[in-house]
Amino acid sequence: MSSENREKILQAAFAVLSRQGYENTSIKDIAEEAGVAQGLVHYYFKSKQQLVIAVLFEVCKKMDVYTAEGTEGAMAAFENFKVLLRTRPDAHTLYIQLIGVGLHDKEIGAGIRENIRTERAHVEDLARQILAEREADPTPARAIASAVWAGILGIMVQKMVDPEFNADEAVDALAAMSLSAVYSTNSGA
Amino acid sequence: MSSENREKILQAAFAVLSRQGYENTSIKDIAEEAGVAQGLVHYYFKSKQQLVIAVLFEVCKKMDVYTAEGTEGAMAAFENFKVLLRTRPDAHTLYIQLIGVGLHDKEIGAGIRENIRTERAHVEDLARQILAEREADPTPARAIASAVWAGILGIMVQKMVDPEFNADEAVDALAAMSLSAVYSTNSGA
Amino acid sequence: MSSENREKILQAAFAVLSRQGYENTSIKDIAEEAGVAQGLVHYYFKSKQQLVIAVLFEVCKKMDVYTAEGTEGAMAAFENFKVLLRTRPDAHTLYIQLIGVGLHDKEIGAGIRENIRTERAHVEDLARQILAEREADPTPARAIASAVWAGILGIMVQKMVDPEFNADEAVDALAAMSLSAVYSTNSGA
Amino acid sequence: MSSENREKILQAAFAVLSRQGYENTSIKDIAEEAGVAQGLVHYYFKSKQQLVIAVLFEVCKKMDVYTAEGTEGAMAAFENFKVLLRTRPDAHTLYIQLIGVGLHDKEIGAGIRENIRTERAHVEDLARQILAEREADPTPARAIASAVWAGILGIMVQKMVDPEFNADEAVDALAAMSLSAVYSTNSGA
DNA sequence: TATGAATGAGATTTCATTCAT
DNA sequence: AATGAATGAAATCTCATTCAT
Repeated sequence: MSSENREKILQAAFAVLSRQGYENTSIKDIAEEAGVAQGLVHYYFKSKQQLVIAVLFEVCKKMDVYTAEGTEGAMAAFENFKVLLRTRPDAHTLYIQLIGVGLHDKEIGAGIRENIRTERAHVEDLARQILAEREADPTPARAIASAVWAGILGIMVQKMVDPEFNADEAVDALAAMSLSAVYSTNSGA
Repeated sequence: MSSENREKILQAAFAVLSRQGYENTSIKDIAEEAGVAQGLVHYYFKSKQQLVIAVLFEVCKKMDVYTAEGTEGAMAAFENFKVLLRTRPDAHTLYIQLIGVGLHDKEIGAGIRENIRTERAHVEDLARQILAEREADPTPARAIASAVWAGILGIMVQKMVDPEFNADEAVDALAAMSLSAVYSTNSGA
Repeated sequence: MSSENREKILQAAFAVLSRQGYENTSIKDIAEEAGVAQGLVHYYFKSKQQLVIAVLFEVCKKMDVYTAEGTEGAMAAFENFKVLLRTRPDAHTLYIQLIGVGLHDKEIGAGIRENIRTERAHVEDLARQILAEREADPTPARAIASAVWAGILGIMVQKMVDPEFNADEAVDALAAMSLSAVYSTNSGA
Repeated sequence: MSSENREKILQAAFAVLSRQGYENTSIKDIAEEAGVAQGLVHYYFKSKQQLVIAVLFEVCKKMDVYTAEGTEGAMAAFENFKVLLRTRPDAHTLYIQLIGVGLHDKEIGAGIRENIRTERAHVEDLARQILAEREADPTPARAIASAVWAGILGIMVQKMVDPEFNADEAVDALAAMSLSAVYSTNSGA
């Protein structure tokens, strides 16, 4: 009847993990936040690791950015990202932590890697569309996407690490850099 | 006589932490790697946290990039970074982890924050120098530095998470983006 | 309708217990092997202990040896035992384990004790028959049976503990010893 | 200074294990019996298993039986065994349990196997000596030893399982059987 | 009969830290 | 300075058992 509990545990895990941090969070904390017995957490998730991986997917969902396409889509995505930086610090905080954890945890690492590849592919699509708009050589799309997505990640990091960091101006600068990179590319067209 | 032991412990901590990851590393592991008694670690470092903070400084040293100035200095720094990505994965791995840990650990967080601010200031200096070379408005220097340093961080993350990531092309793209941003800015001059 | 499930659970318990060992076996394992819900195990067997006791009876059934009587019956029983050692290692494995468990579990202990007494009584009957064939004093029958049954148990143990143990030659030696004991006894007749 | 504690833990483990049984004994129980902190048990023994293996060696020491040689030595050993059955039920109880546990625990199994092989070899030596005394064919020594040692094990089991079991008469019968087996063998000489 | 979610107690293990020497 | 024994708390995980359906 109530596999709502599974959901409750996931929500609680997300909340506690982003609030307290990965290595300060115990299964007990999560169970208490969820209002269930500790054993139930292991009933639904074989191990702490499995639970965290499940939470990772939740986090990723909460961070999706893309709606439109082409230049317009890119601009919208940058704007969207600025909003997310304000509205979802919990997700970003947890995400950055899991990147760190994933460096020495195979399964979490795989999850993170897949997520990063997917996101970068999104950006690459946009870049390709924009280059196509300009009838420019599509070859640099991948490299540009790598750099742009890097910028996104790095802004996220700086913002989370340092509340005084001016994320909006950084995003705007990144957006400008991205576009001027694309434009200068089309000199080849 | 032997406060070489202090150094041995620091080296060992760096090695073990970057090899095994923050939450899989115990004081015992570090003491064993250093070849000293467990108690000695606490003699030199009041707590595990203090030790990690000390290690953080080591890490930062190992990642410094800047030598020259102006456009030339910027290009050199990018090249330098490409080399570091290959030669110091241990430092980068640990650094990324400590970013994550620092999000919920005041002292480590402060260390990371200071480091990021310092590095960003370096970049901002370079940006300012380049804008000056071009006799352009120096105002955007800060924003550009934020975005460029973000790119550096993000490339580091992607490379550590994903060995197949083509870091060289990403750095080159970032370099190109940075410069074209500066150039397009100076159209206003 | 389906108290076949009771049977399925018993079979599964036997299989899992002999395969994994008493202290590595959980009710959940047994339920899964049986293909039923965990709760059903407790519907048929009040507790884990009760289930194990029920399994004990199964095991004993699978180890019965006796068919004929007198000297002939004894020889047949020894041959039979040699075959069982090859064909039913699962039952023997579990039986030996339950002996160990029974030393600190009243109910299982009682089951084992009864089984051992019964088996020894069988042997004693045979011994008595053989002594009667020889018109010898029946008094030593009990002591001989104790020693012979001990030999049976000990060969079982050695074979299960050590696959390289030559059980056949041990059984033959035991058989020879048993008979020569009986024969030398009848020198008094 | 005080690695007497290691000894205390071993003693306590032996006591608790033989009193309560393998699967009713927790590390906590052992630590309490030893009067030390729970953590100290793991300081000296990496795991419960390692501790039990160490205890196994203690047990084996407490069960050694052999002193003299030849027929005389064999008779002495049987007498010795009768005494041990009365004086060391704790060791025997634990030994039988560990046989059971060893069937599904590689390391304990190896310990038990080695012990059984060693003991059987002792018996075989005695058998060989006795056959030599009689100038009889030494070939059957191994088979006889297997059967005799089986008898020893089986008597131990029966005595531990059933306090009413008349162990003395069983040992005497086993002794008689052993010797008559040897004697009948020498008819071939 | 049968299910499987839920519980709560307890087991093993890890570990930062302390302390006597 | 240095050792390593010792502690005690806490973490993860397991599991027999119960219960609503």
